[in-house]
Amino acid sequence: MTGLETIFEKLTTTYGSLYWWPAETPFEVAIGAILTQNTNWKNVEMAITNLRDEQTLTPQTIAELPRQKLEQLIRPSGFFRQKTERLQLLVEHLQSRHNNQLEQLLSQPIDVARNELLQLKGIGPETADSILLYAGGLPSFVVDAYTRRLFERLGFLCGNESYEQIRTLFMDQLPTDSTLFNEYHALIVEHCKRFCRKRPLCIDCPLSDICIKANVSS
DNA sequence: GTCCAGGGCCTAC
DNA sequence: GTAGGCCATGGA
Repeated sequence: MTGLETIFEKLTTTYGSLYWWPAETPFEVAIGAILTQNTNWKNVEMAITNLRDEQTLTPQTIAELPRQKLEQLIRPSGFFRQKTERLQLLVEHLQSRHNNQLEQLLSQPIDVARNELLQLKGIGPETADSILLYAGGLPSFVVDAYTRRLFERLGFLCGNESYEQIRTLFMDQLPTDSTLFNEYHALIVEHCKRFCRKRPLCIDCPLSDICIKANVSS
C-alpha cells in the first residue's frame, strides 16, 4: 500500500463515505465548479439556490439569460462579473459543439474532454478536473488548495510543485478508479475544513500522528 | 475591521 | 516560466 493509500484509509475510517459532489445534475456540477473558484462553498450554494429558484440550471436557460440578470443571480458567489462570462462561454460552447449536452462532451476520451475544457477561458485545471470527475465520473484527480496544504503538511509536497505534477503524483500512486478519486478529494476537503485551515486547528486531528507540521502555529 | 474561502487570467520581468 | 495584482461576496 502506498503512502497516499494509507492516508486515504485513515481519512475514510474517520469520516466514512461522503458520496460527492453536492449537485443534482452533471451540468449543476459544472456550474458549481466555476462558481466555487476561490470562494466559500456556502456562497456558491446561495448562488445556485438563486439559479434553481429561477429554474435556470440548464445550458439553454443560462444561455437565454441577459448578462445583468445572470450577474444578479450569482452575485453571492463573488467575482460575479468574471464568473458570468465564464458560465456564458461554457454554455455557448455546449450549444455550438455538443447540442447543449455536457454529457456529450464528457462522453469523449478523458484526455480529449479535458483538453476541450481547458481551452475554455475561465476553466483551468482544477475546474476541468472537477467537472470530469464529479460530472462525468471520469478518473481525473482533482488538486485544490486543500490538497496542496494537507499534503505539504504531511511531507508529500515541498510547496513548489505545479498543478500537473501533483495530479500526476496522485494518479501514478493510486489505482485509476473514479470512485476512489471522487471519495479521496471529498475526504481531503472534509478533513481540511475541520483541521487544515490556514491557521491549523490540530487538536484531535486524526492525522496528527503523521503530520510533520501538525504543531505549526500562525 | 480583518481574515478567509473547493482559481484563473493578465501583465511585467 | 513565474511572481504579483486583480477579481467580490459573505461568514467567522
